[in-house]
Amino acid sequence: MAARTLKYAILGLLNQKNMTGYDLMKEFEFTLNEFWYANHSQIYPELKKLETEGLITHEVEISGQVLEKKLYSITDTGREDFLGWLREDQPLEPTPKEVSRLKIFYSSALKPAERKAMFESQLAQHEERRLHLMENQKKFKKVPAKSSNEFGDYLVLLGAIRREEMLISWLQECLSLL
Amino acid sequence: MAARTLKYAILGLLNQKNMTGYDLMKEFEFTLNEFWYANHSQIYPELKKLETEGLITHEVEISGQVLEKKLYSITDTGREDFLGWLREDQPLEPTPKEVSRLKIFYSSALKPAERKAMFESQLAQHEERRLHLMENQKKFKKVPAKSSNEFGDYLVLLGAIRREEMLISWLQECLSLL
DNA sequence: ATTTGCATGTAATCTGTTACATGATTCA
DNA sequence: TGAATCATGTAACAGATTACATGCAAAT
Repeated sequence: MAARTLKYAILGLLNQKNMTGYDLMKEFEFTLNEFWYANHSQIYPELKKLETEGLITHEVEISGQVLEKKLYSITDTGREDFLGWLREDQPLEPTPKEVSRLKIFYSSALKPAERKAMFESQLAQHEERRLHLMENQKKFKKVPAKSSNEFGDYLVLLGAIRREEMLISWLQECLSLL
Repeated sequence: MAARTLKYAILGLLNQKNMTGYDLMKEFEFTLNEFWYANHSQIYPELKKLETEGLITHEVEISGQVLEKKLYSITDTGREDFLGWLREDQPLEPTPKEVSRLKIFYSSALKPAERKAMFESQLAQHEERRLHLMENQKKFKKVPAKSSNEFGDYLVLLGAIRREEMLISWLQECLSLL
């Protein structure tokens, strides 16, 4: 079967610019965080694998006096593979697992006051997260050019904000039914 | 650390009523599907584990002439454990991984026509899914009683519909920016 | 000098999916 | 009598997290 999404997440970033494993880790941490992420312990082995598969290569750079860092770049084969994946029609994914919705599902096992507190706690968390995302959005002075990489950033950030807005209004709706 | 969410998903269902592994599998397939799921290959071993931990027990029932099925029920210890988990304040989870959003993030690597097709394909999938969920909602003649298990069903189904509505309007927003 | 961040790796464990494997019951 | 569904399990593999492990560079 083989889904290997991490493979394509990495190839996609290296298709935008050359990076080290550490840079990739930072991209996952800050930019892609709204829809994908990986720890360095997953990234480094994957980079080795992609290199043996001939999809990426690296050259060593010296930072300071001795510190070696590996700057990775995508190969033509890698780019073709990536674009093939990107063009593939994406079948609807199974709904992502969410512990918070699971707890709501079971919330009738709680006393009314506890239950209300659960919804209010989730609500507060999403309000805060929404504000945080709105802050990030300010970095975009205006909508980036359609063909730029930043446009992708902009769209998914917008999507993350819409998601928080939806969660907030759903949780409010739940509270009003209690 | 130990998250063991499957453990609590199963305990929560057994807290509602006694069930076999097969019944649990069906619940995951139809009811919990909007936010949690598990295959039978994961459920059966987990049931054994929960029994050795003293959180559930089972008795054998005969179906037809010979077919043995194991009807599981939650123990007092299991119920306490479950309620403890349910009461715990749930920290905001990392955003769930979504391949579709990853593809949108990278969509500037495609030609404008291909890109537009990607958004339209995703849009059609979510429109269809939204209709499907609305069909399910019709099973509820009215809002179930707040204290019933069905009320949890109702809230998460509502949440699933809100999620599809959000995705549809976000994708339309993206298309309008292209 | 000390702390924070840069930089790279492996090992152990846990979680989840796909495949393998078997057999009974029910309904058309 | 054949197909669909009920019913239960294991094995192999893939994907992801946490912990272990090391050392340099830059800024205060």
